[in-house]
Amino acid sequence: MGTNVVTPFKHADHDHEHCVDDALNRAERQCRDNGVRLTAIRRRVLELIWRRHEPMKAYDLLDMLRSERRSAAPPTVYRALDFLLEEGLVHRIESLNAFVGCGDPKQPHVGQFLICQHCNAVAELNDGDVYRVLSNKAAELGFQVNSQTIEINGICPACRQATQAADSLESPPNGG
Amino acid sequence: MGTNVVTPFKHADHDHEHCVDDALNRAERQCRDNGVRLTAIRRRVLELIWRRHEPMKAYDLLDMLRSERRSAAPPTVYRALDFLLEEGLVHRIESLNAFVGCGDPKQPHVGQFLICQHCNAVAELNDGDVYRVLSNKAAELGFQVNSQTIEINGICPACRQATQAADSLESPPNGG
DNA sequence: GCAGCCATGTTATAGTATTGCAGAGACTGA
DNA sequence: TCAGTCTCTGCAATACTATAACATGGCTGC
Repeated sequence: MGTNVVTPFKHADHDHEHCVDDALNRAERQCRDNGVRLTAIRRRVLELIWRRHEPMKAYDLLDMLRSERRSAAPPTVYRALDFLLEEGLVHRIESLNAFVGCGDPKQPHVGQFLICQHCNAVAELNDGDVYRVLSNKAAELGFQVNSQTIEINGICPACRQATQAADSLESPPNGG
Repeated sequence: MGTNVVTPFKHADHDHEHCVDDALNRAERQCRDNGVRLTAIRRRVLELIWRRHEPMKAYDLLDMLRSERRSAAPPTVYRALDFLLEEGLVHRIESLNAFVGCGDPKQPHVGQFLICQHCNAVAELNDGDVYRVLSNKAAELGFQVNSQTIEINGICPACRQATQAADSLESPPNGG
C-alpha cells in the first residue's frame, strides 16, 4: 500500500548511463506505438533532460543544443518540449519554470513532485490517496477537476543526512 | 469536518465593496501588528488585486498603477508584490504567473487553489487532510516538507451550471 | 514528380522578473 | 532639532521565459 514512486530521487550510486538509456528506449517505443515521430531534436532534448536528471530550464537546454546545432533557437527547444509534454515524456515544474523527465509516460500521471531546494533533485509520485483526497475536496465544493499541479518543496533524504552530518561537525553540543 | 475554505469563489451577488474593504482592513491591522509598513503603493496593489477578485498579472497591475502614478515601473509592482507575499497577504499562482489575495493572512496557509479555467475565479482552501496526506507521503520517503504548491485546474460550480444550461440549449437530445 | 503534411529555420516580439544605484522619506537616539 | 540609519521608491538597464508569423525543407502516399 506504499506510495507509488514514478521517478525516485537520483541516487549518487545509481547507474545513470543505464537510466538515460532506459528513458530513451521507453520514449522510442511509445512514440512508435503512438504513431508520432521522435525526431533527432526531440530525442536530443529528452536526452539532455535525463542526462542531468534534474529540472532543466528551456534556455539552458537551448545553450546545450546550440553548441552542437548552430541553428537552434528558442522555438527549437520549446517545440521539442511541447512535443515531449504532449506525449507525457516530460513534465513541467511550474514553480521552477523547468522540465523533468517522466519515469513512466504510459500511465496517466497527475504529476506530484517532491523538489529538493538544496540539490534540485526531483522525485515524481503518482499517489492515489493524494489524488483522491484532492478530488473529493473539490467535489464537495462542486468543482470539476481537470488537472492537478502538486509541487512540494523541501529537503531530500540525502541532503538531510548531509546537512545533519555537517551541522554536528560545525556546532557540536559541547564544542567550542 | 468540512473543507476549510479560506477564500470562496466570488459569487455574482456578493457584496464586493465590502469584501475589498475587509481585505484592506485586515491588511492594515496585520501590518500594524507585525510592525511593517503598508505604504500607499503596497496598499494600492493589494486593493487592485482584491478589486478584480481574480488572479492578476504583475504587468496588468503595473498598467493600472501607471495610470495613476507616472513613475510606476516593473520594480514598483514586484516590490509591492514581494512585500505582500512575505506578509501572506497575497499568494502567487505558479501555473498562471499571477497573484491573488489571501482571505486569511493570519493563519499559516499552504495555499491550495481551485482555479476555474472558464472564468478565472479562484478559491483558496486550507485543508488539513490534503496537507497531512501529502506530508505523510513525503515523510514515508524521508523528505522534509518546507512548502506546498497545490493548484487544481477545472471548472467552478457556477460555470458548470452555466455550461450545462448552454449545452442543453445548443444541442438538445432531439433537436435540430 | 508533386501535393499535402509535418518539422524545422529564422526573425521578431511579447511577457515575466531582477539588478544596481541614486535619491527621498521615515524612524531613532542624542 | 538634527545627524545617522534604515527603508522605500525612482529610474534605467538587462536578464529570463515564451510565442508569433512566415519561410524552407523533407518525408509520404499517390
